[in-house]
Amino acid sequence: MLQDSAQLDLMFQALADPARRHMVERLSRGSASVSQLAEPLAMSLSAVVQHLNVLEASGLVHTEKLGRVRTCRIEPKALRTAEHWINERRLNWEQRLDRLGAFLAETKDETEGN
Amino acid sequence: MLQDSAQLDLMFQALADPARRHMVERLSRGSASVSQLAEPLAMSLSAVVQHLNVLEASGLVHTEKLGRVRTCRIEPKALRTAEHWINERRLNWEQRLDRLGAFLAETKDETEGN
DNA sequence: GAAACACTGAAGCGATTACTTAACTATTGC
DNA sequence: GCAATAGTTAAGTAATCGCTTCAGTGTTTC
Repeated sequence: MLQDSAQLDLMFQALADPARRHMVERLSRGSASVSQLAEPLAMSLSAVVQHLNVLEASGLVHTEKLGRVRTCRIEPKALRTAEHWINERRLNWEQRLDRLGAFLAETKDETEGN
Repeated sequence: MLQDSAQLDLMFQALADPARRHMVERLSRGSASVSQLAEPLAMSLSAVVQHLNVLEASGLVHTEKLGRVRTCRIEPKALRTAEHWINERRLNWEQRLDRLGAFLAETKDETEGN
């Protein structure tokens, strides 16, 4: 696990493509083979494999080959990492706004002599 | 607001670059001018402006120009949209796993004659 | 063991990205 | 009004992306 900036690069890059998000969406409803992932997508199987490799390299998806079938599933820990990065920044900003609001309210009270 | 797949494309694409995440990180600690965003980054001001345009097009950052200074701030609603997409997929998968676990436990009980 | 199946890998190609430099436009301070 | 400041815009370039086709490689099925 890289766990650093490069890992986030790979994860967000992976999620930036609609075909790949479609695949994640599908996998969130249960494991699937490469062919099953490819079925609703308007592109060659080869293209799907390439997308899948991007997803796997990012850590968002784990795959395992049994016989001739590669079964794919979501890696929720990786999803949580991406989610967490965004959440931290958003909360940081929102808390800053809250503190500013509180400060302004307080200052106003004092100005009014309360 | 696009609110569709194209919007998510733009947001995740925007977050996929370390320089742009650095800028979002900086902005989560308070508004900043273009020059302030550029200061810690090892690239031309021009490059920073281009990154900023990507962030603004994605909706993650809002900017406003007063005089010659462009002030930038985070758009928490957009961050929440990206966060929400990931969260939904992860929860969906985790709940599936939970239900499967419950089903297996129940089946085991019945097999054991409880 | 031949045929069908489920992928896999390499090469190629047009579009997009992440920069650079250089020339430019407003605004502000003196 | 002249210089410094803050940012913008355009053009160019090397690298990467998202495909395609085509020629494989193992695996099952009959």
